[in-house]
Amino acid sequence: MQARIDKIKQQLQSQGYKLTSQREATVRVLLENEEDHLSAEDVFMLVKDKAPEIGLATVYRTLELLSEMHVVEKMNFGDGVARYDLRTDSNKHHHHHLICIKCGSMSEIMDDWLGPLEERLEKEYRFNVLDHRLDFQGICAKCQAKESSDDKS
Amino acid sequence: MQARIDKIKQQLQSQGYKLTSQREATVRVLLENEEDHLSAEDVFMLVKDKAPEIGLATVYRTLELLSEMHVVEKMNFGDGVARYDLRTDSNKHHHHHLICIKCGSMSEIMDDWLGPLEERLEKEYRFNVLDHRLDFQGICAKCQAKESSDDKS
DNA sequence: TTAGGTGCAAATCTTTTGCAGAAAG
DNA sequence: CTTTCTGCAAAAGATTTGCACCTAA
Repeated sequence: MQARIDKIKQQLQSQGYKLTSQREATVRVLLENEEDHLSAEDVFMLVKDKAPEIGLATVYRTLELLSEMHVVEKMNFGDGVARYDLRTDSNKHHHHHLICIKCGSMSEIMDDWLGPLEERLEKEYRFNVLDHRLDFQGICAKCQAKESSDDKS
Repeated sequence: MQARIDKIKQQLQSQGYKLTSQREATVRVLLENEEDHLSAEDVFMLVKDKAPEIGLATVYRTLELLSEMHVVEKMNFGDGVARYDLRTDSNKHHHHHLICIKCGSMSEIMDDWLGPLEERLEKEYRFNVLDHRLDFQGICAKCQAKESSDDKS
């Protein structure tokens, strides 16, 4: 984990930015919650445990900075808040989301199904793909079960 | 065009909703701007030409309603505003977006490349897909050209 | 007639910004 | 030292909501 922080520190410094204690605490929170898709508010609450004096604005500024540096990915699931994911060491964010419109649950598929599509895109549209985002909306298995039992009542 | 409005009217009425003049004006604006991805504010300004007394809140409520009825699709490109697209008569919204991170331009691919993936999803994950959203982020042909000329300077 | 709709203004919620003081290199 | 950061509070936007008055069916 220290190795990843050092790497981020170097990235920041190469652009003239500093790795302050607040920024380090923020990065640690992201590292410790890599599986989640934290909102700025989520990150703020978690960082407060490590650095109680931190302000929400600093968290926003840090996330924005990390996003510009491509250290985190800023995402939007349409629920009114931006969510942030640390990028993996491999440079791309190869997973897709299944979002249930009934219960709001979100699960992930870790496969990347889009490799061939991206190649086609670069060829046919001359578009240099840096990242993609594939979300499916629908009804999860649990809610399908619930729906059919509701129908009976 | 009248046919599509009548159809939407029926859909609304089947759920106990009314097609008021404000709602009709809103739908007409969406029909007349099918190629764009209008924000609520955009729609509001356009609807005002037809129905000057309309309020922004009504536009939001109408778009929300139409979204729930799957008449429009609510989208989010990460620029802080929700955008709304009328769905085509075919029940799914089969196109993908290419978003340039340099200039912010957005273009569309009208093909649907995901049919087989959706089938696999229903089988492997028992997830009933109603819609999907596929966005690619990267650098458009124009900005690639600009970048390489900038490098020279 | 009456449930559903509307406009307005106020309220909410997320995110951004101005500023004076603090700290990293 | 000097440039970058930070916390705070205020501001800015987008969207939602309460309410008293309308209106489509």
